[in-house]
Order: sequence, then structure tokens, then C-alpha cells
Amino acid sequence: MTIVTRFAPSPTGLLHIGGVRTALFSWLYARRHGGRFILRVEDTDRERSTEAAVQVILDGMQWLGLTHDEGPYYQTRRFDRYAQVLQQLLAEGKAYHCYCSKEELEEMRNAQIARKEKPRYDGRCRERTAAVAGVQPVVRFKNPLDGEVIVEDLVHGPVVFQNAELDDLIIARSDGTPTYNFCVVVDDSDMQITHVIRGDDHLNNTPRQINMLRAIGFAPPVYAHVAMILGADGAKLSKRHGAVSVLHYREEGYLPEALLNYLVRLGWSHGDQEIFSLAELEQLFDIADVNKAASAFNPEKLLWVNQQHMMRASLPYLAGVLREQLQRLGIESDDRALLEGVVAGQRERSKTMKEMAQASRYFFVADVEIDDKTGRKHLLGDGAAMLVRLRTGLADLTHWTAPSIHDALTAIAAESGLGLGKVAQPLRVALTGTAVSPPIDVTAALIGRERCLVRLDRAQQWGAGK
RNA sequence: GCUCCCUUCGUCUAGAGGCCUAGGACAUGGCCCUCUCAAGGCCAGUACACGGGUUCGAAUCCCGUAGGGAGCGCCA
Repeated sequence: MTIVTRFAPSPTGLLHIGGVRTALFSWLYARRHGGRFILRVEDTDRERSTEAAVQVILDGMQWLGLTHDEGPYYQTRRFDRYAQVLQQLLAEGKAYHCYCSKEELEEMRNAQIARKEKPRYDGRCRERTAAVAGVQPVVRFKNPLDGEVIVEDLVHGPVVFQNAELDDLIIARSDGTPTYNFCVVVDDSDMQITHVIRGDDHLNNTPRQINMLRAIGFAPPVYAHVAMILGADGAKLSKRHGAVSVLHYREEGYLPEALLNYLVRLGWSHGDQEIFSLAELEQLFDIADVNKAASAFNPEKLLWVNQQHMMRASLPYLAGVLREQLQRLGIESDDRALLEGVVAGQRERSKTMKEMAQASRYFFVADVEIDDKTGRKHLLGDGAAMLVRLRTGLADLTHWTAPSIHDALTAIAAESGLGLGKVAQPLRVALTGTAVSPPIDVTAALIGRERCLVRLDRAQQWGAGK
């Protein structure tokens, strides 16, 4: 049997990390078993669905590399099919028209709540044979009155529901449009979904869906309800901490494989391993190993995972990402050698690619601006004298490479009777304008002889002006 | 209120009766390395929600309690 999974977001809000994680689980599960992964957009709520939200889903999935094998399907384009199944259910007596007014239903609910009962439709229109004049009826599914439904859940194990707890839910509104639970059932059956992996807020809907699936003659799929992701403070995820569009993480300089790695570790693990490539996950991931409990989103760990991936990724790949991040800062560069050199020098001191770009301006611009406080500390007095020595010592270097620059600097330090720090810091400030950069020899090599000498001159001028 | 779900360090997790005086990771503190900042290495502190059972033995099994979450829409 071919495994078929699906990701079925509704384009009413943002595609955030919670949705991404269930998408990842579905995608991984299909990959792992050589199955198919379907993308289905549940846009039946025409009031709240937006084109922009659909685009974020599509762009986000593409950025993450969670490619679908089928779709995207849109529920709004399948209304004919839903109507067809609806007619079939009505004809077979498995669904019925309900003429109850909203006021009547409201009254019923209030009475039940007053009696401390679970509010539910009592089925009063079940046996009605005649239409009520002037009322456009809704259609309700005839749920079994007794017996039980067992949801075979891959993460929770079997979960038992009594049919008596369930009521006859509305599957078509009075305007004829189908509702969520009904569409899902028709789609899952038509698309021959074998494994439904979704948030556990749907666990309670599952027995109803199973009953409907059976009514239309489809063997229910296997379910896996995964817990939601909580905010860093343990409260429900909100815009404050992470409920932002997944594309936000791209802007912030996270690598997609790192985000995925972080997300998969929320509720899943493989021994003591923390860092996984996508290829490894395809081999190792199993939905049955996913935890039942909700987990909190930890931004610090995401940062760490991101850096781990940065330190493992290929230079050409990261150079491309750095180039994009620099563009966001208004810096253009097509110098692949420079970009790769900067990545190699900066990746162990940057948590994100955005941070790397921000800390690497001096490699790409013509001139640097010397931070006043830093300059005063390193470029005046002994520092000023060192600038002179550096200028003469570096000007005639035969080869402008990190090793030869390093040799020249240690020679200057030795003959001055100073530590390397007294030599490197003035140079660093002169070249970068700041007190922080990759190893000074590497930094100088990347900036190049011409710009280095110019910057040394400028630094001297800067000091003279103080 | 009713139904369902969940509960190991601050956080993510390992743990499927003895290997647990509970392991790893992030974060935190200290030390080492060191031209800055990092990265890396070493060390430290901190957890089985609570109460009963079952058992020679329980984080692991059972039952309660407490706490948290979800659902109960002509929303998805």
C-alpha cells in the first residue's frame, strides 16, 4: 500500500511554525515510506480566506523544501463534488434536512447548559418528513445513536469515544455550502489519504469524521494527532513569540533546514543527536516516536541549531544566502570568492545569516567609519604609533595572504616586545572600524591590500584629528 | 458543565520494572584555549506534579487527586 499523507492548512491566518511542524511530519512520513505528500488548501470559509495567505503557504512550503507530490487542491473548486456526496447521503437516508432556527438551537443549548449537560443537537428534525415553508434547511449527518468509535492514533494509541456523546453535525449550511468536517471527509476519501497527521485540536472531531467516512463507504485512514507548540512562556502561541509567518524566519536569516531541524526535535528525538540533515530525517523519522505532550518554543535553541547548520553547510550555498541578506542592507556583491571567504570567517561568530551580514559590512564597502569609543581606545597613543609601524610593515609584503600577514604581524610584535594583541587590535579597528572581527590575518586578507593601506592611512588621520 | 487529551531539570528531550545515587542538548555560572568576538573543550547547579497501590524492586504498571490543554458553531 502506498502511503499518502496531506497537509491541509486553511488560508485564514499565517502559516506559522505550528503548521510547519505538522507539515514537516506529514512530509517526512511520506518520504520515509516512499509515499506521496499532498497539499490541500481548505478555503471553504470565503469570508476569512485570503489570496495573500494562500501565497504565504505556497512560498513558505517552497522555501522550506517541503515539496508536494500532488496539488495544491482547493476546496472551493470542489463544491460540485461535495454537493454530489451530499445528495447521495440524503438519498440513502444517512443525512437529513433540519429546519431549526438559530434561535431555537440557541434556546436548546441554553437549556442544556443550565442542566449541566454537554450542549448538543437533540435530533428533533431526524424524523421530519415535510418541509417547513419559507425556511432554507441545513443538512445534518445522522450520527449513530449508540456504540463507540475507536480512533487508532499513532501517537496516542487507541482513543475511545461513545457515539452517545456525539450529535448530528451540520454538513451543509442553509445556503447549500458544505462545512469543514464534511469537506475533509470527502477529500480524504477521494484523495485516498492513508495517514492523517494533524494538530491534536482535531482529535475530538475525529470520531465524527470516521462515522462519516464509513457512511460514504471509505475505510478510515490511520490518524496521528500531534500536540501543539506553545510560546516560550508556556502559554498558547501568540504573535508575541513565534506565531509569525514562517517567511519571517527567512528574513531573520535562519536556514530552512535549521528551522526544520529545530521543529522536528520538538516532540521527537533520536538518541542524543541534536543536528540532523534532511536526508537523515528521511531515514530516521517515525511519527509513532512523536511525544504526546505539547512543547514550548525556545528561540535560544533555534539560534543554536541555526548556527550549527551554518557551520556545516557548504560555502557556495551560504555565500548565496549571505548575498541576499546583504541586499536587504543595500549592499550588492557578486564576488563569490569574497562572499565565501566572509562566510568561512564569520559563520562561527554569527547565529544567523542576517547577523552575519550586519557584522560584515566592512568587507564590502569602500570605507569604514571608526566607532568613536573603540577608536579612542585603540588608535591613540601607543595605538597611533602601532598604526605607523603596521603601515610600513604591511605595505611591502610580497604576498597578501593570511599566512604571510600573520607572519608580518608576529614579527612586528616580537621586535616591539609586545603581545600580538597590541598589534592586532589597532589594525582591526583601522580595518573594520570595530573591535570585533574574524582573525585579523584572515580579515586583512579578505579586505585586500589596497583597501587595507587606505584604511590604515585614514585611521592615522582619524587619530590626528582627536 | 460535559467529553477527550496531556504531566521527567527554566526549556527541548532520553528513559518501554532492576543498566537511574535519572543521561544528553539549549540557556546559566566557572575554568581552559586565545590577537578581538566567537567556536571548541572541561566542570557545576537544577527534574521523575502529588497521593495511594501492584512488585523483592517503579520515572517506568494500576487507581485516584491536582494542574494544564482541546472540543462541545450554519469557524476551520
